[in-house]
Amino acid sequence: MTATTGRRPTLHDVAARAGVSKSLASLALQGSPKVATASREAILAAADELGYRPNRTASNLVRQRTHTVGVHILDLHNPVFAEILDGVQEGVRAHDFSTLLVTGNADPRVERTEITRLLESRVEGLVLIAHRLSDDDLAVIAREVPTVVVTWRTDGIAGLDSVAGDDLTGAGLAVDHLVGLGHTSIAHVSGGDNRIARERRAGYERAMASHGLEPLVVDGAFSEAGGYAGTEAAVDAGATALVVANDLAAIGALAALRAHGLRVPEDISVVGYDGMRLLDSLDLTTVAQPLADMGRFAADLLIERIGSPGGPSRHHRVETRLIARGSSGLSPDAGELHLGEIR
Amino acid sequence: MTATTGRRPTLHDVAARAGVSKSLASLALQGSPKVATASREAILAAADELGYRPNRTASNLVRQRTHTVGVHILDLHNPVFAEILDGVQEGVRAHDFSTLLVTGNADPRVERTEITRLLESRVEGLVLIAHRLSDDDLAVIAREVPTVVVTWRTDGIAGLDSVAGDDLTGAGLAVDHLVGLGHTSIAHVSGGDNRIARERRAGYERAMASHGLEPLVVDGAFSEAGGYAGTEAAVDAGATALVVANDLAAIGALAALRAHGLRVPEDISVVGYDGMRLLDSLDLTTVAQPLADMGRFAADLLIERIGSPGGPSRHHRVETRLIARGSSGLSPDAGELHLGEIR
DNA sequence: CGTGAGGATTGGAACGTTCCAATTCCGGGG
DNA sequence: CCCCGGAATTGGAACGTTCCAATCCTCACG
Repeated sequence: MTATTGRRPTLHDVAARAGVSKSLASLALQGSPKVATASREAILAAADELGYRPNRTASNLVRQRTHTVGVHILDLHNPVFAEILDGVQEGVRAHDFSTLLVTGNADPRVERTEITRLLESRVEGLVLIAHRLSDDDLAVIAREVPTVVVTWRTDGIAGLDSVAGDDLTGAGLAVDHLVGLGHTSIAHVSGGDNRIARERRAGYERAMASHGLEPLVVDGAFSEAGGYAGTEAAVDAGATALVVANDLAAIGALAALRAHGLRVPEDISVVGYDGMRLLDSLDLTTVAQPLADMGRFAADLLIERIGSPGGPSRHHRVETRLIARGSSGLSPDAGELHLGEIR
Repeated sequence: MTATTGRRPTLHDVAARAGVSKSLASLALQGSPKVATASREAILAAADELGYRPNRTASNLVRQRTHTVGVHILDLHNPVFAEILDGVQEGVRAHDFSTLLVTGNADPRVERTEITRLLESRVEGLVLIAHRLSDDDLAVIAREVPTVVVTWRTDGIAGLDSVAGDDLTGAGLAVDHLVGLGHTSIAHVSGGDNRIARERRAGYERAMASHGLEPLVVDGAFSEAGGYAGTEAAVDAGATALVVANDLAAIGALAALRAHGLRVPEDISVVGYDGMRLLDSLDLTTVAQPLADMGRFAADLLIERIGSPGGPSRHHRVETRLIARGSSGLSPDAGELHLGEIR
């Protein structure tokens, strides 16, 4: 099979072995119909025998196209992002693009260098599944290459599209649901100090106010540990229901409650946010976003913009809805009689 | 900032603007010390003003190096792989390599094309965090580029290293643990028909035999759904303890038990496999592998092999250990008096 | 038997870098 | 005033493709 000649076989080698010019070899390997059958077969055979592997860097260089979009994922540990990615991959593949995936592990420095690398590799578009870039950096990037941000709406940057849910009303859904179950001491375990967390918090506060209830926000983070710590504080403050900033943190909340001997939902209710598939198994109520769809929308927007650059920014807003599961139940204050009859 | 000249600025443009040759511009941008300070500054300024972005494809082509390793992940939805990836990234970054990440979403066809793309992009090494390739494909790949397989030992393929835990004894640890808690009807929810699943199953069977117990294997899969379905079958068969093929499936098992009104661990014990971080929050007993370490080992092996190709295959075996948490407790058959005093 | 059409094939430029070898520049020592 | 050495700079080849324009063949037709 493989020739053991040290150097990697090149198109030139294939052509030589098949007794044709490299131009014809190139044509044949691209499947051009203008190559005589005999030549084609000789070329294909030669390529096979040599173990020829086309060099994409050379090809990209001369073609001035890569047919590749870069995808940045904030955090690979959060399955939510994987679900969004599914949609993105499906979407771009349908248009014959492939993806180059990088992650900054939520570290802005790593994130910048990784995205820079994508740009230097001449990806034709960029999907940012959450990010920690400054608006300035974002503007620079968007000017260079079609870009869409998934997860929050990004205004005021030319040529940048976004796909996001409405976190403001989404957080409200959670509050409404809990109020409907008779809860009044509803705490919010926040997601820290970032765009999404602020938005969800604001939505929580707005909804609480609209019900005439006193808001109680405790510090948390978009992680299990954050949810755990925040939940302890909320419990100390006497909350009977928690609106947790995201699903991962909600899992941490569950752990904290178990550790303190509190039953869910009899003693305290928990609502997460994001709608990751795993939550189904965990029987957690959550505010769900159509994650894979978000990825698909992002891919569509991107491909379209790659096809015809310029044009105004578009912002796709996806539907957010509450999925009620076993982690939310009637408020314990609402009368003992109901205990234990939940779902 | 950016010139609006349509075409991307190239090194030639930078040089022209700085009034030097492209050779000197190249030198300066690489930070060579032999460039006069005045020239350097002019060049850097010109690059900045033009918004110059080096073209990595061109650079890779002429250098014949990419300083990049390809990483294939079987399934982004399983956080276990993300944890392994952390280690890989850390390991290769320490040696100034970057990573190109692809996933086949557990679809062998997609997987092949994605890995092919990596090879065509001339990655200098390959880490396969689980895969579904045939041995033949694997051999072809390993001959082309240094490769290490993480997750199971792969013998008999020249120049291919591997990093894996000992699934045979690992599954035994789970059985031993449960036997120690007084269980005798211990079922195994299998992970389907693949290398790892077979190994873990064999380990379970061997351990059961060594304790003189009757094995009971039910079909499952490495997913929540697989765990759910398998668990229902195991419950029907009257098991009081489950050794589940992996953590994801164990989460599904939990869901199935909840749905059937069974308490964990009072009525039935559950042990997972992999040791993903999430399980800590879920209070699930598991057979843990040092995931991030596995990634780091893989990176080290790979980098070393890139440095000096050839040489015999090396197989790194990592330590597997049982982490006992709240999902495993005394067998209900072991006497009523203990009920409820677990942990 | 010459001509031309059209299919098959080929040479060579180009893509944007890197880096080697060669050249220029400059000041100081003889 | 010439020469030399070293620092600074430059031209140009090379990397492996693609693709345009040009050439070569073959064969049918007049």
